[in-house]
This record gives sequence, structure tokens and C-alpha cells, in this order.
Amino acid sequence: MSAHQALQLFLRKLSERSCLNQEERRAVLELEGQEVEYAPHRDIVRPGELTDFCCLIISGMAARFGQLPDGTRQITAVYIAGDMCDLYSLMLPKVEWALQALSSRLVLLKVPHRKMQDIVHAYPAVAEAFWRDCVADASILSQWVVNIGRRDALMRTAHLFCELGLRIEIAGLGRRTAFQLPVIQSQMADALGITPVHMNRVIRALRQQGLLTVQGRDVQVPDWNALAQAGGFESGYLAIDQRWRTLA
Amino acid sequence: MSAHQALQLFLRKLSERSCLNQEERRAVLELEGQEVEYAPHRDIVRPGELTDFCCLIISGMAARFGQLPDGTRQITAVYIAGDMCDLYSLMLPKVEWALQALSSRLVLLKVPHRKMQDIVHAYPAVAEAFWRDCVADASILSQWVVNIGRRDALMRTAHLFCELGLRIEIAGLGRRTAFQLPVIQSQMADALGITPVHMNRVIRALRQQGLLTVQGRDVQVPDWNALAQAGGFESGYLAIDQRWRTLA
DNA sequence: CGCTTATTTGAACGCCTTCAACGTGAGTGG
DNA sequence: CCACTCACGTTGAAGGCGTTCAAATAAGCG
Repeated sequence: MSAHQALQLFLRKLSERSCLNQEERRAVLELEGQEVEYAPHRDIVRPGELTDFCCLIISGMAARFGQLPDGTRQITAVYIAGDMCDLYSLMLPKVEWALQALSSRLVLLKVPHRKMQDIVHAYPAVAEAFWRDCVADASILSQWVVNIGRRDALMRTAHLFCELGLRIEIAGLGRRTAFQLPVIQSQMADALGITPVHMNRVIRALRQQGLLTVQGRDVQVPDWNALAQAGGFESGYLAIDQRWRTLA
Repeated sequence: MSAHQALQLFLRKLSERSCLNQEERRAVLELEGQEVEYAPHRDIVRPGELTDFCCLIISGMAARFGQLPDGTRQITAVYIAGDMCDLYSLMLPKVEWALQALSSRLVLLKVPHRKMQDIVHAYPAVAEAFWRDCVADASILSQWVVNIGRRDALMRTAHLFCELGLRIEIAGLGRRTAFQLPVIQSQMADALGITPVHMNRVIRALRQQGLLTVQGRDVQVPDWNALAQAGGFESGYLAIDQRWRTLA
């Protein structure tokens, strides 16, 4: 995918929740930045740093990591192509988390805060769309707290596969019943708050129950409704199919 | 506390992270709404509802709840006096969570979205401050995912007591070493993703280690640094002591 | 005081972790 | 072309943290 296609995808995601007119849409599409490729485990953003850019994912996947003193990690957000990750940093440039590549090849567009501020300043409705994007991101985060806090490992896993499948489908990068997930099991474990060993057992259990097959990066969901039920998944928190605009 | 005092507290919290001029500050202080008292377990906001107001807490505590089909609940955010809870709803009026009183007497100011939109429209810097407040809230949420995902019950609990103590101190409602927490143990358990029974045992363990004493609603922290270390607490994620303003 | 709700403690169970080992596939260099 | 390496995936067994169930005590509130 090209930078321009990623911007179009980003705009489409914004437009799913916010109403933007022709001029505002053009402003988003005209965002510019530096195109960079990252290898896994390379920090895009380091905790404690002052950030001066946002990252639009062109291809691959990235994640936000929280880290404990003893080195154990917890993924707090997963981003796919067309996601503007770390939009938060526009409001709080001093970030408290790390941003890293998940997939082996991650290409992203580093858009300077300066340029983001320019269109936020010029177009209040775009600012609102960005704000709403942050809120939608927080809504997902909120759901993750519920998952990790109150569901067992099997439900959590089923739920995460549902979320990722649906987000990938909405982005037009695959179908919820068959998609590519360029992520290894220990990364999934880091997202779910379990150990890699147990992650493996849970995936096996899901396979044995006919809910999921994972071969390499290839995810197949034979019966999506069954998986959604096993994970207690309800898509409402993704805040899709509802558009808002409070500014004139 | 009065509605006006709560607004002043809210403004002070905003001002800790955002720069606002005299006029913008006045606009915030002039927010109006309906003053309402809620009993515990009474829903302020119900999941799936369309909300048309934000809640400023005048006194008491409230929480955001995620709920599973089987009835188990997970608290995803805790709010104290001066917090504008559900600021999110200004961007996504269709909320996916419940908002309820924690304390026996919760008084809040229901500010209509209409009035919030007015000042957001009139003062871009206030909009930015609100946006930043949402991001700060999400930063806390992010930390909660790390806590629940990767720390054992004792660390989690210590961490939450540190966070609440510090937030209460910053709001001027107590000291981090001695404060009132109008919350029962099973609610704490709901916030930490553990059972009430285990919550009780963990609090006992903290007491036996000399880190914490809880008697009724009265929390005493003999050695705050020790508690912070036990919980791996670092205050950075609360995004205090750092002010930003991107708009002119 | 009597009722309800919250706290506290005990004992058994179970999900998940931990540690350890083996299998497997892709990439590399001899 | 094959052995080597290394990271990932897979499986087994034992142990621990937290749950579950049950009951007793304490505390709030009419």
C-alpha cells in the first residue's frame, strides 16, 4: 500500500464516525510526512520521550506497549493499516508508553505534529474528528480492561480475534472469517495478559472447538457467530456505523 | 462542596495540563446544569443509551462500568470531585458503558451537551483542553490495562491506592498518606479484576506488611514510598505537571 | 434492637504459570 | 545441498495465585 492509499483509508475511518466536508477531507488527504520502515522490536516511540510526530500505518501492524520494571510487557493497543497511531501524542507529547512494530515489515508515515496542528487549527471539524478518534480508541481500551479483568483466557482470545477480524474487514484488508495476522503467539499473549505457553493452549482449544484455525499468519474463522458468542463479543464499542458532528 | 467550587476544581485540573486565558477560564466557570443526587447502584448513564449531558462531580465518587452478559462487572474508570465524567460522550453520545455512583451520596452537575458544545465552538483552546482531558483519561485507562494484565493482586491494589491517593491530593481533597475512600471492598475488587473475597485478603496482606490501613472509609498510608514501590507506581501516566497548548 | 449489608476467615478447587523439553520451519553458511 | 542455528510452536508435569463455596462476625441504619 502507498502513503496516499493509507491516507484515504485513514480518512475513511474518520468519516465512519465524523462528518467532514469536501475541503476538510482534502486537508486530511494532503497530510505529508516521512515514510519509514521499522523492524520488529525497534522502538518507534520510547516511553518518557517527547514526541513530535504521529504515525500513520501504511502496511503491517504496530502496538502500544506498557512495560514493567522487570521487563514483562503488556500491549495496550494494536494498530493496523490506515490507523493513525499515537494521535494521543498530539495532546500529550510526553508519552508514557512504547510504540513498536508487531509485524516483520512495518511501513509508516511519520506526520509531524506541526502539520497536524496546522489542519487542526484551520479546520475545527477535523480537530473534532481527531478528538473523536481518540475517544473511539479509548472506548476500545475500556473494553480491553473488561476483557482482561473479567473474562477467562479463552473468552479473551476469542474476543480479540473478533475485534481484529472486524477491524480488518472494515478497513478492507480482509474478511472477518479469513484474514492475515502478522503476529506471533507471544505477542498475542502480551495483548491478552497471559503467558505465551497458555496462549498456545488456548489457540489449540479454540481449534478443537472448531472456532478458529491459525496456521502461520493465516487466520480462518469457520463460524464467526460462534466465535463471537464464545468471546461475548458485541461490536458496539468499536463505534462504527454512527456519525457525529457537533461543530458547525 | 458547591457546584461553583466543583467547576473551579474542574478548571484547575484542566489548567494543570492545558493553558487557558482569562476569557476561556471564565467560560468554563460559567457552565451551568442541573444539580442531582444519585444513590449507589442507580444508573446515571445506561449502556446503549444516547446521552445528552456530561457529569461534573460535586461530591462523592462515581465509576464507569463494563458489564458482561452473566452480570459480572468491571470498573474501567473512577471519578472524584471536580472530574467531568463521561466527557467522552460529547464525541460519542451513544455510550457502551454504565455510569454509577460509588459512594452513598453522589452529587453531580449534569451539564447539557448543548452548553458544552457552545463553549467548544466559541473557544478552540477549551475544546483542546477537553480533548486533552480525554487523552489523559485514556492514559490512565492504558495504565489500568497494564496493571490488570501484568501485575498480581497485591501490586495492583497498591498501585490503585497510590493513584487514588495522588489524585485526591492533587484535587485538594485529602493527602496521599491519609484520605477518605467512600468505596466498599467489592467495588475495589470490581476495579481490579479480582473477587471481593480476595480483595479482602490482599488488603489484610498490605496491612500486615505495614503498607496500608483501611478502617471503614478511612485510608492511612504509613510509608507512601514503600507503597509506591510495592505497586510499581510511577505517576507519569497521570500527565500532571506538564502544560500544553497547540492552538493559538 | 433487628434487619440488611459489609467484612472476615476457612477449605477445596481450578485456571494459569512456571520450568523443562522437544518438534518444526525458515534462513544461513559451509 | 545439507547441516547448523535460532526463533517459534507445541506439549507435559508440578505448583501457586486466585476463585468458589460456605459460614461466622462486624458494622451500618431504620
